[in-house]
Amino acid sequence: MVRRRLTRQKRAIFEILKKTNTHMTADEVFGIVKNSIKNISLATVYRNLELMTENGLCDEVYVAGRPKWFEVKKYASHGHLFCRKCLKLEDVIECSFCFTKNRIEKEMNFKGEEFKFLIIGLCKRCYGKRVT
Amino acid sequence: MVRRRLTRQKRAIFEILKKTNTHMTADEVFGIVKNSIKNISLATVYRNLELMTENGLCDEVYVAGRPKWFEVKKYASHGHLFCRKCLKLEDVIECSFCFTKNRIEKEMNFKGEEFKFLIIGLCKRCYGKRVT
DNA sequence: CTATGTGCAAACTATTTGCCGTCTG
DNA sequence: CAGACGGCAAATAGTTTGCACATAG
Repeated sequence: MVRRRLTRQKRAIFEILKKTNTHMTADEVFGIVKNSIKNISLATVYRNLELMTENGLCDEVYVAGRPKWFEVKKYASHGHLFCRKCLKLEDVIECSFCFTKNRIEKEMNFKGEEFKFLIIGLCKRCYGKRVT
Repeated sequence: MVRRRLTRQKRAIFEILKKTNTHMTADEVFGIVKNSIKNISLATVYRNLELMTENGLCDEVYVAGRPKWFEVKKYASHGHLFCRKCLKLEDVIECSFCFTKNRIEKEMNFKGEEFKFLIIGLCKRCYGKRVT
């Protein structure tokens, strides 16, 4: 078992993610953390976001062809809406997931650790514009 | 509007996917289609799988850090279980998704087109082995 | 015939890794 | 003061694209 150390890089990255209160990509975090730690490297941001995820502090949201998002773990269960036009991600609180997830895991004899619910389409604003 | 042509590459790729009756990666399809069309290119496989998806013939399943899977569209709604140990993907038929999806779309004023439900964890076999 | 589709090779993007010096505990 | 961590640059993997020729309709 590796004994982890709390570096200022780690602290800064986590604080940024917590303050934003939404999902951010590694690159977005990098853009902000550079203000306080001038020569921090993107690799460090990736490494720490991954560590936090492994330790259950963060969740990852992934849409094919897009950079991964990270967010501080907050709701017991929530899903996401991804607008394929403006490329924005939106949260959806949805409690029924927990039950569905638990039932599926029991039925399928699967030890679930994370679960993801994602709807891809057009958000109100983009659909209003009648985009293809 | 582009008028599409039905080439033998397209036909072969679709047939393979339909015959398998599960999700396959582009590379897996490539491995098989090469038997019948010796000098087919992986790029062609990617191009055609994408086209089929756009035309509603296929669905895509993706998990961060893994190659994308494609499958012929079959159930009205189903989700997936991904085992992080053996890296296998399993289908879950789950009808309640439709309702949840419809309700969310109405509540959030979102024009949904595709939706994905994914549980990541350990499958029966790998959990039995008490893997970390 | 003509413009869509293909094969090839090169490009691309997000992410990961190796190396080696730095700094936490 | 050992070994976890960080910075840098190079590597990686999956996928996409540009180009010139092939071919479906």
